[in-house]
Amino acid sequence: METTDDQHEHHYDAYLAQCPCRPLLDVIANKWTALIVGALLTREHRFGELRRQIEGVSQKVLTANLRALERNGFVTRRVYPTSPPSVGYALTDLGRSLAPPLVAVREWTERHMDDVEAARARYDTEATRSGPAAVDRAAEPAPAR
Amino acid sequence: METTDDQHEHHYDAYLAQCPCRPLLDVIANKWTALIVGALLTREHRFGELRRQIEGVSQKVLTANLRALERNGFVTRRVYPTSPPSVGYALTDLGRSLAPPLVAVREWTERHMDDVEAARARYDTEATRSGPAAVDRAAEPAPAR
DNA sequence: CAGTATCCGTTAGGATACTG
DNA sequence: CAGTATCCTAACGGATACTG
Repeated sequence: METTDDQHEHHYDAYLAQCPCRPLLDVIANKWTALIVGALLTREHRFGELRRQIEGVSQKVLTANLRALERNGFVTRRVYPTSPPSVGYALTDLGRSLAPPLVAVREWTERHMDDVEAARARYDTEATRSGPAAVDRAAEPAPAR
Repeated sequence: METTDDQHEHHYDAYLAQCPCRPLLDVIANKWTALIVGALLTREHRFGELRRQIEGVSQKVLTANLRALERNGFVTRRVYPTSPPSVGYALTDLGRSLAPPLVAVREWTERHMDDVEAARARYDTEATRSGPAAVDRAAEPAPAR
């Protein structure tokens, strides 16, 4: 063992390419994960409830993400022998410990949307450029709500 | 202006399919965004510095994400007329306000990697299943670091 | 150094149809 | 209701080559 102490030393570093926490970060720093965990924070939800609350999510995507969250230990899946069958998803203790940062990220997004739109308007107005900024899905067309 | 007060009322809701903050959440709740913002939190970085610090990121991906962060007002891009030219990226005030939640997400990932791996081992061991859990990239093979 | 451009494989994710 | 199974396309993202 090392002679140098490392009390609060993490064993993992997301900045290292081969660190196993890099793929995990990809699962956690994810739009659907943030929305699902945020929804489950209040109480257990049935599949259909989640599907309705998280508007626009397809059952395929919701299922896939719930499975991933379950496998990683953030969510439990309980099948109730009713008829028709219902399935309840709830956060584990691990999932609950993950929720605050994710909720903070989502709330930040909701709270600073105006600032961001102002910044985009500035960026898109300033000449200097010619080509688009890529990565961004949906540059302008988003009127409805 | 409204007669009903709405002091802490958000105008945006990420759970609504058509809310413009949904795409923004996708930009922010993102692996690369978390790593870039986390790196820039300490100080301004040159492009090459970021590229080296965030191991494994390609210049294409790094450039695309930096452009998006710049357009959304999180990052400034300053070109220094040196030879060869160097470019400095730094957080704006807006970006700095976004950093704490993102750093929290990354640190959570680093700190709970062991818990997650234990959960995965449990999940993958328990029978009941047959097919894989999808979504997850890289199920087991990740020895190096 | 800090990009841009191009080719190209892999994956996310929508739509649809079917099952216990 | 809560899935699973396909099909299909749009993007993400790696690799490589070229430029001011």
